[in-house]
Amino acid sequence: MQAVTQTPYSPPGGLEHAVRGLEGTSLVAMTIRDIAREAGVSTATVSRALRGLPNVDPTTRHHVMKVAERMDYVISPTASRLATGRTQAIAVITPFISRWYFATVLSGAERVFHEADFDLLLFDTGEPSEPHRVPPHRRLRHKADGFLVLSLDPESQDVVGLFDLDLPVVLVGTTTRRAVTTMVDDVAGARMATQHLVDLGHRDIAIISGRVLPSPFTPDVDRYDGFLGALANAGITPDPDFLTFGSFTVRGGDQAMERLLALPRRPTAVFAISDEMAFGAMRAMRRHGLTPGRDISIVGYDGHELADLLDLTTVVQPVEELGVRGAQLMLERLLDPSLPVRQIIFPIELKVRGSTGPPLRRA
Amino acid sequence: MQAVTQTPYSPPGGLEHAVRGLEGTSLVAMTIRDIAREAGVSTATVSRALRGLPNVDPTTRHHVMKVAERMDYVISPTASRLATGRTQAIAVITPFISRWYFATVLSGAERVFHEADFDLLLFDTGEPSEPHRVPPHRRLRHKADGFLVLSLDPESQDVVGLFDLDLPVVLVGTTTRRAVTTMVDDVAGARMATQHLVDLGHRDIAIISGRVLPSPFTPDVDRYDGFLGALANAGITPDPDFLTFGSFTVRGGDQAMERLLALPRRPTAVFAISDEMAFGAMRAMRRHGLTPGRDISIVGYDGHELADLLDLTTVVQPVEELGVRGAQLMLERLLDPSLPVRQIIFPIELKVRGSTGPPLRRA
DNA sequence: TTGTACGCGTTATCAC
DNA sequence: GTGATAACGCGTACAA
Repeated sequence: MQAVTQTPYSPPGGLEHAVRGLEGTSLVAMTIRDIAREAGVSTATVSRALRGLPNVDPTTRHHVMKVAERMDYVISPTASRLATGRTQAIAVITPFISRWYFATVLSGAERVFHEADFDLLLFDTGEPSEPHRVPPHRRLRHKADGFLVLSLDPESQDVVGLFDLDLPVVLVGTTTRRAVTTMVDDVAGARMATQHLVDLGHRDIAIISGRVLPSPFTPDVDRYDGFLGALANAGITPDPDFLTFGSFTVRGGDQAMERLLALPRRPTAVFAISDEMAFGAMRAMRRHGLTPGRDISIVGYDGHELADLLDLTTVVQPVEELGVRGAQLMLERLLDPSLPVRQIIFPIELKVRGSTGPPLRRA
Repeated sequence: MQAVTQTPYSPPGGLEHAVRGLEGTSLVAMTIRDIAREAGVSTATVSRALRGLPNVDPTTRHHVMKVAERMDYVISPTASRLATGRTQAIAVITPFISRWYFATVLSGAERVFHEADFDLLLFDTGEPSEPHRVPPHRRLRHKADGFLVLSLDPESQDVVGLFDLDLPVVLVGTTTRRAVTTMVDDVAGARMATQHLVDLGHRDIAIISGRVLPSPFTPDVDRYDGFLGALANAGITPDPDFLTFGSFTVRGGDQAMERLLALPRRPTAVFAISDEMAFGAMRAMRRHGLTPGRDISIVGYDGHELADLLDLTTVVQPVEELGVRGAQLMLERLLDPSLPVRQIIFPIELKVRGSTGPPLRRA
């Protein structure tokens, strides 16, 4: 895509003016000493008054707050950090920020942290395989009071490294009982989805997973487990050709489906471990003139807000809720770091729609 | 949704153990002095060596780096901030993190900042109307070296307040020539979308906008402008009933369409100013047994990755690109704050699909 | 209830 | 090329 650069624009006293309005008034580095002097008290009193600590005369406090407000003074968080050792920030570590699931979890967590007056440091893990990448625990050292980690394997180096920092770590969307987590039972969810296909009569069932196993992402591992479990339960031997990967993206799901459709023996049903990959698969099917639920069945995972419109059968999980609750667990542990490890497990539900049906009888 | 709390789990020497592996070694607050002592040099030299400054003997530097690595030492960013006055962080200010457009822009910007070793502070504006909300420029004071602002009105108090902080501000997705921005011509885009409907023969054209005007979001303002422009151009008087709002969400678009369908005289075509609202509108139409492009035409805006699958006519903009370029502009200005105001304008394109067609002849 | 003074871990300025 | 040391702006004993 070609971008066009415009020549600078000299505003006729518009924004450029409005924007510089307060210039020269108070932008010159206000410190706590300035406020102390102006209010006729010590810096200690200013500090106490502004932070709402007890043992401050109401009159004094009121006065100090007035002065601070008038001079538009805000405590330097940096200096506070250095003095207290706390950052008032939480790092959220996630793969694929732009995927619906992660953006939605993030949104829920952000609201909670924001309300609690914590800053949110966003960290995308990027490609875990990249050679010179700096692991999150190195990059985030001394930058946050806790880590909210989405969908990463608790045993991976990245996560273990975070635990070593000795700060609260909360995992979201990870099927483990060994750490603080908010999660759904991904293995059970995948089993449910696959069982649904089996119940409809399918035996040639393919899966579109995310990353090649062993993957650093738990959904890959757990949902594949559930998939295999349901197959085994039905006495079906998994076909190696039916294991594909779609990087959790629409386009990836599309390409994975293309590969499946190119097989000499096509599957009659497909389980995509994310709704977005399922959407991609549906797109590929449509290109080939195939109708989901009639020619080939497809079931997704997430409960994407568009699954309804696209008539996709899917395993619905409370996505935003996972983020909200995860953030709350974080705040809780910030107050009392000695809280025991625990898990909040949310229920999931298979929502059956038109994208799944009995297998087409072979000609 | 009801959550189930599990009782704590005592791992049999699993993660809990692996996780505490390094305990007792070096977790006790390493400072630059410890490294200096261990390396037999001054703190000044350690600082210089580790930051790659010139005027350090290569041998000394190598030695210091070895020691630092061995002791797993990382400079305290907090102390650096206090000493330098720089934070090495950029705040990204956005409404609606979980919407596809914003998550995608964010994703692009994150990658750029991450690679440049800047932290990303995520700030969701939330409901601008909330009474006790703290404006971004107050909450983010002294916390970032610059602000990347998505889709907010440059003249709004929030944005003006940020400019007053006298740090680089880059706007993304805002049609203005008064500040540093990456943008598309939203007015032209909306005009293009509406003109397309007019060209097909529609005259009863509704719009699903985001927030009630005057909205703090520029897409609302600019795209409505373009819409009105195209109507005026065709000699069509806008019907007040045809102006609806969908909060930029799928559900909101759905509800807006419901209101339109409840009108005594229905529109024959609808322009939704975001694809997600268009999707919602399509959902409502389907519930009513209506087919997009035949019974009612609908055109969206964004170029959502699912517009293709849903056969939605839409105005395609380079979303991730806007974020990437915006972040780059930010870094550029960090190096040279005196750079002149400029705009990067990206081209847009109307992608015609099946959701638009000629109006149904009235019975 | 309030004030004094030291420490938090760096960077930067100056000598050497 | 290297070292000593004064900021940076706040929190917090401790004393008053």
